[in-house]
Amino acid sequence: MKSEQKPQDIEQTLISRLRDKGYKLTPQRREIIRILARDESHPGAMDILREVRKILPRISMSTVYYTLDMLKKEGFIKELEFYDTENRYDINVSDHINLVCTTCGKITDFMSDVHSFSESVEKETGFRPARMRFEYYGICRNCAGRNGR
Amino acid sequence: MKSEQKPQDIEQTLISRLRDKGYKLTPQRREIIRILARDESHPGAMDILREVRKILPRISMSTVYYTLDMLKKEGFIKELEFYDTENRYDINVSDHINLVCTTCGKITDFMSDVHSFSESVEKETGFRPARMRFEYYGICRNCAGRNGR
DNA sequence: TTCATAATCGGAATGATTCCTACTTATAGG
DNA sequence: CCTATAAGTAGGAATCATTCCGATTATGAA
Repeated sequence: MKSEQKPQDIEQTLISRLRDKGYKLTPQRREIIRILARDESHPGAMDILREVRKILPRISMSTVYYTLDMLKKEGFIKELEFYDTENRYDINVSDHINLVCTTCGKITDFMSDVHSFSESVEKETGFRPARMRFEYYGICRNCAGRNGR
Repeated sequence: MKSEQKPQDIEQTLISRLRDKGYKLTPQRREIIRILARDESHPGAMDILREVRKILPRISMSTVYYTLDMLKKEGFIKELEFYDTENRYDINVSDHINLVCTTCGKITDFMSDVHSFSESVEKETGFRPARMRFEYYGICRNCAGRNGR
């Protein structure tokens, strides 16, 4: 369920990959990356802003969006949109299913071989899948436990 | 791939179900439903407004949203959100995969037994899936053909 | 240390959606 | 057929996440 790598490793890999690509490593970026690597709840832009401001109180929302955009374009994070809440960002870019709890809002990853459909889709329809987005909305174990069953 | 029923049947079923539930059948509603039943491209609210205005030029955006909301709450349509475009509405409420063409923007339905993951998710994580959203983003047959391969 | 330019900041603009209020109309019952 | 009334509609204002813009700042290469 969890990422294979430790947060620190993810963070370091990302930073050196950005350096290689010629991006400037500002304190703002380092902090945003640190949070993305550690926060497993798939934070939104505002969550990230709040969190970064604990360290860098003057960071602006523009910078958060600018950085998220850059990371997205480089394929380091995934952006997810939902029905009734802001976009969320996921550092796990491998194909997986997101389990979205409709009670507490937490999103967890479910790794699995999710490629089984891909082939039959292409064979039957001619549509060529490039990327996917699979989600289940429901009640997580935690929330189910709390309300009896 | 296509719905099992004819557009006219879907339309009539929906209308009589609304009547049974005590909803008023205004011309605006009839027209919105007519479009949803016939338009297989999963139109957005603005598409629907434009289309309805050909018949009812004075219909407002509020009415479109109000009606879509009502249909959504009653479970007659599904609302879909995407990365870079407005919400889209789907009269196919059964579980299926949406194939989103990133070239032309068309969305088609892929019916299939998409419940295979549901059980293992619950077994392995304790998360109880209620509804799902599976999407592939890629190139549809039409667009692939146009560009050589 | 200097410099070019990418990154940051703050605020304004955007655009889909929601909300609000007054007006209109579909339906049920007389 | 008429009327009452609650539901529906229109139009515009408000909201809010996101994008855009111009001015300022600071990273990293020379």
